[in-house]
Amino acid sequence: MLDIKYIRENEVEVSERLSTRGGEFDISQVLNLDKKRRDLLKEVEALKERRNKVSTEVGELKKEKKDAKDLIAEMGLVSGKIKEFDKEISTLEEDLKALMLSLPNLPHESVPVGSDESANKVERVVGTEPVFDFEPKDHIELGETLGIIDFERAGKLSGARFSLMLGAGAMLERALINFMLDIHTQEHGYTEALPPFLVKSDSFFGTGQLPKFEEDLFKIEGLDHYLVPTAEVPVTNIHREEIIDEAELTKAYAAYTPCFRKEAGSYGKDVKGLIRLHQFSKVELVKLTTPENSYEELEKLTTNAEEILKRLGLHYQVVTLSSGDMGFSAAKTYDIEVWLPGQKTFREISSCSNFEDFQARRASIRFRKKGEKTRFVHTINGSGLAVGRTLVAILENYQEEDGSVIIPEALRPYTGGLEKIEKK
RNA sequence: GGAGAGGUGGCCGAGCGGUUGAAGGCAGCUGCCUGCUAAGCAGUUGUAGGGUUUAUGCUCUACCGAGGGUUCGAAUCCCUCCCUCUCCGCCA
Repeated sequence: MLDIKYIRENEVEVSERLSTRGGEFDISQVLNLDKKRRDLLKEVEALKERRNKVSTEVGELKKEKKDAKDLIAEMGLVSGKIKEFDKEISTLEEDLKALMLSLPNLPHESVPVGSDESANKVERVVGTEPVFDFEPKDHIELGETLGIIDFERAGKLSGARFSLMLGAGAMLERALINFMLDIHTQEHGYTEALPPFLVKSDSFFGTGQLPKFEEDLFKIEGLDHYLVPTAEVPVTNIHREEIIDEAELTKAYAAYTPCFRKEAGSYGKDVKGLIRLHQFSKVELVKLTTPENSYEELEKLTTNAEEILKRLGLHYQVVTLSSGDMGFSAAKTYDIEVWLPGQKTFREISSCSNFEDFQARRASIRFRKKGEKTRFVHTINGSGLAVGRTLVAILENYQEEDGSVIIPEALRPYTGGLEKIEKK
C-alpha cells in the first residue's frame, strides 16, 4: 500500500510513476475520498469533543443530585449525529482502503521503464552454455526414462500440473532442499523457518496477494485459510503488527515450503513437465530491514540465491524487470534465469524483489530507532531457489548421451554419495 | 469432540457505568544526590488518525482481544466471533 500522505503531497509524480506500470490508476479519486474523509473527521471530532465534555458535566450534576435533563436531551441528538457521521466515515474509509489496496507499488528509479519483458535489462550472464555432442533431451523425457518422475500416475492421483517423484528423483529433490537451506543458514546467516502451509487471509493482504489475486490461490472450503503460494506469505507476516527494535534488523529468514498455485490464466503454457505445477517445492529468502539498507540487502539476497546456481555449476543470467513486467507489490525485481538445454532457453528460477514499505504498510511491520519515531520496515524476498526448476536444470544440464544424469559434485554429500542417476 | 477459566499499557497487575490513557509495581529514560556503583528522591515514558506550527511543540479524536449493541456517558452491561490456558477423550 502506498502512503496516503505521500500521494497527497506528490500527486503528479505518483500518477506518472504508476502509469509506467501499464494500466490506468485513478489517483484523483483517492484524493477525493481522502479529502472528504478529513472534512468529515473534523466535524465529527468536534461533536465528540462536545459530547465528552457534556457527559462529564452530567456526571457531576448527577453527583450533586441536580437536574441534567436538558443536557441529556441535547446529547441524545448529538449522539445521533455522531452515529451518522461515523457511519458515513467508515463507508468512505472502506472505499478508500479498497482503492488504496488496488494500487501497485511505485517502481524504483533504477527500474527500466517499459510495458513488458522486452524492456527488461540483462545485468550479468554467469557461466557458459554447456556443449553437447548429441541432441540434449528435455527433463520430461529424461525423468520418465530414468523412472524418477511419473507424470502419468501423478495425473491419476491429482490431475494435470502435479508431479510424482520416485527413487532418485525424490531423493534429489530432498537433497536440493537441504543443500539450499544449509548454505543459506550456515554460510549466509539466515535463520531457518518452517512455517505453516495453511495461512489465514490477513497475511495474504499483508504481502499483497489479496484482495487482487485471489484467483491464483487455493482456498480451504469453510475456513479463512489458503494454501501458501510461497513461503513469502507466512514468513514476511511473522512480524505483522509488531514494532521491532532497530538493533534487531536486518532480520533474515530462509524457509522451505511446498507452494500451491492455481496457475489460472496459464492454460496452454508449460502444460507438461515440472516447470509449472499446482504444487512445487521452494526455498525462500526473506529479509526485513531499514529503508537505508534495503537496496543493499536486495543485492546481497540476489547474490545469495545466485550462489546456489554457482555451486551447482549451472549457467544463468540476472535480469532487472521493467516497470511493466514487475509484480504488483515490488518496487524493484531481479529475476534469475537458468539455462535449460532441453528448451534451449533461460527460464526463471528465482525472483528477488525489494518491496520497500509497500508490504510493511499493509502488514503494519514497523521498527524503532531509539529516540525516534516508528517507521515501516522494508521487506525483501527472493527464491533461493525454486527446487523443482533447479531439478529440471540439473537433469537437462548434466545429462549424458545414454540418458543418465551426473549429480553435481556439490550435491553429493546430500545424495548419500550417489554420483550418477542411471536407468535401472 | 466434552467441561471449565481467562484475554487491560514493554512486562506484572488493579479497575463501583461518569473527572481512567487507564491505580500500584517492575523495567526504561531524564534530572538531583554520590569519590564510583548501588540505594534514595523528583519527573518522565504507548499507538494511530485529524488540526495547528518553520520546527521542538501544542491540541482534538480513537484505541483496555475483534466486531456489533444498550446509554447523555462503557475497560466496566448485553450479543457474536477470535485467541490462550486447565481437565477429560482422541490422535502422529
